[in-house]
Amino acid sequence: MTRERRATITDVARAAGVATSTVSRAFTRPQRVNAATREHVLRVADELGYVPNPAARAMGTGRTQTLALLVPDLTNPFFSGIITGAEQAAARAGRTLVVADTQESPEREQHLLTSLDPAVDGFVVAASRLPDDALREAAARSRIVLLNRATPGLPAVVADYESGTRQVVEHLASLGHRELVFLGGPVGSWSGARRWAGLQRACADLGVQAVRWGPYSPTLAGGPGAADAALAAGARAVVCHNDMLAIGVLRRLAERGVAVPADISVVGFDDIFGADFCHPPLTTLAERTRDAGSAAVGLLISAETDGVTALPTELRVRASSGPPRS
Amino acid sequence: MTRERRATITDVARAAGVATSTVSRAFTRPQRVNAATREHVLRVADELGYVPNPAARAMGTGRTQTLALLVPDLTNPFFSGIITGAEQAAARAGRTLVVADTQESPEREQHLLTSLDPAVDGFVVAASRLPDDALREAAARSRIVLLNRATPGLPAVVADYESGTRQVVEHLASLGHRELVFLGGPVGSWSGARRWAGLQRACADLGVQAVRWGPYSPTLAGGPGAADAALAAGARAVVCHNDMLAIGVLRRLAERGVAVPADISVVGFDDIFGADFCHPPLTTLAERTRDAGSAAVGLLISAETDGVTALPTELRVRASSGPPRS
DNA sequence: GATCACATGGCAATCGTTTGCCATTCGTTG
DNA sequence: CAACGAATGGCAAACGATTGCCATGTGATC
Repeated sequence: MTRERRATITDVARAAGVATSTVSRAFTRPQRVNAATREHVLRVADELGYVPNPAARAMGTGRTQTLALLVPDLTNPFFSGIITGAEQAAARAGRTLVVADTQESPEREQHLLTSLDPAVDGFVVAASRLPDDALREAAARSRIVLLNRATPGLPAVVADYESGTRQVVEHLASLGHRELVFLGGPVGSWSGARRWAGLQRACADLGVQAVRWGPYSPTLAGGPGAADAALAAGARAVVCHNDMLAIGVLRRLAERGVAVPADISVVGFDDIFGADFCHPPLTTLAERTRDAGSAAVGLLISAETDGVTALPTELRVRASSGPPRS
Repeated sequence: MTRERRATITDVARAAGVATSTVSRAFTRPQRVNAATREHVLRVADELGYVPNPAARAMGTGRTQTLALLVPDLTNPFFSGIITGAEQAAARAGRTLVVADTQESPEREQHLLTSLDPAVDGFVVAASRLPDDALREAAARSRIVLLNRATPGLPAVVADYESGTRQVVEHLASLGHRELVFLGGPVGSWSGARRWAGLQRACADLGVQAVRWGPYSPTLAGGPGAADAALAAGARAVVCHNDMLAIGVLRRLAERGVAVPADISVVGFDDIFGADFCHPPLTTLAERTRDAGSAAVGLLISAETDGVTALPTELRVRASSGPPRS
């Protein structure tokens, strides 16, 4: 299959009887050319099926009109919302979105940050596993916006865990719970630390005992271990690092014949796809992942260089939480 | 924040005391330079933090080392697996993956196909909504691999629905069902047509009555309408266009107090995330979405120009299907 | 009618890399 | 020892767009 050569700006210029500079300006600087000329050029370009070559454009201007999104785990539905939001915001702004999976590996994250650097105008790094100084160093080279992670000096979009965890604790307390177990995720997780810190503060204020266990893998597979531990200790309310873990816990509890929420209440974080139709439907703190993704891209495009944007969270109360059976 | 200028090939050449051509060859044509020279150049490049500029590279060679993946709906978890598989395969081959959402719109799909064209080496188009001739026309310009859609003359990766639908019908028949209702998705859906065609053939062979209803939206939101219709007609076994719809149906049935599978069996397609923990867990025909994504990228890279790759499917029997209550 | 400002279009340099072609060096071979 | 070919490195011309600067033409102003 022989592919037709793509029309270049030179072809258009020749066909339209103008200089390439005029063609270029007809596209990128509408005011700079006569309206009639411009229209003529655009028509000719259209006839020839001319599409500006972004690589060539990037060479001169240094901007690629491309943004990168780095996520630790593409298979985690939590990040689907982020991808969607980011892609929408990018498309709306006429940018192209590159998506890469760091596979929870700091090395891979570091590598992508440097190898992709000349190819993109900036990065949204979601749930970065990199130490602060590595991030700052990368930010000296490229524009970076963090998502669900904050580092002084870098712009970031995060969920409002302070308010969110309070909602969680208030909810459990209102049901009559006086103690809760936090089933924690990976030790290095920034959002995990925020969640736990927020829970502790809220618990202190509301007279609830809180203990943290773990770490557990923040996946369905982490569920059994976490559930068994909670059961062994006689917990009546558990708050899980995220919904993946919570759903894994739910499954294990069902397997072991434990009634939810009568015997034990389960609460998650994120409100991922499926949280409303697992069994029982999961009470969880919803993050606005789409908004987070698009907000991060927005900051990137507006060239924000600092400041933390906190997005509201909302507790979605479903059937997995209830008063403890006395 | 002032960003440091990136090192270029010229900087490396100067620092290493060689010509830029030698630096270039040290990277891209290892045999072409003396081993010692090469090592020296690479070391200097590393010290300077040199990363080749892909835009500049693309200018000369015409290849961007970038692949695009077009999906109709990023929020559908079915495509998450495809994205993951595609991204992995691309990363493994040293390619960058651009992801774009066509939002089920043929126009947007068409637009992306042309506007992204000079930016990428090829496209994986998943579940294309475009007519055959539009696809062929696009394929005259760019390299294209179809996914879950086939068009004569274009390479494609599809699920083996022939075998898959047979498994579905055999399963239902073995439970004692003699009739089934197919709750169809969008009229233009290629995979929907395949599924229905396969079901019909299998039903004919196995003495099962099959009728098709719809179209319904292939989303959770399509569930209520589809479920109500099935109920009204007294269906005892429904096969849904995909899992999203099936889960929507399941929810609606639960709402209306219908017992699954005693009163009605529900089967889906895809085995998306959540299909195993919805209530009851969904019997569904699993597609290997990761494999599909990576196979498609593989075909793109190997410059395949034709032929259909059929990926095996596997029926996952769960609790949503059972013998009809007599 | 001369002057001037402004609108418009063209020329050519530039961005960073690849690559065809040529020059040099060096080891072989007859 | 002359001749030759292989290995290696450099020169310079692309690639396709953008953009600073200049030339020309036009209408307004005094």
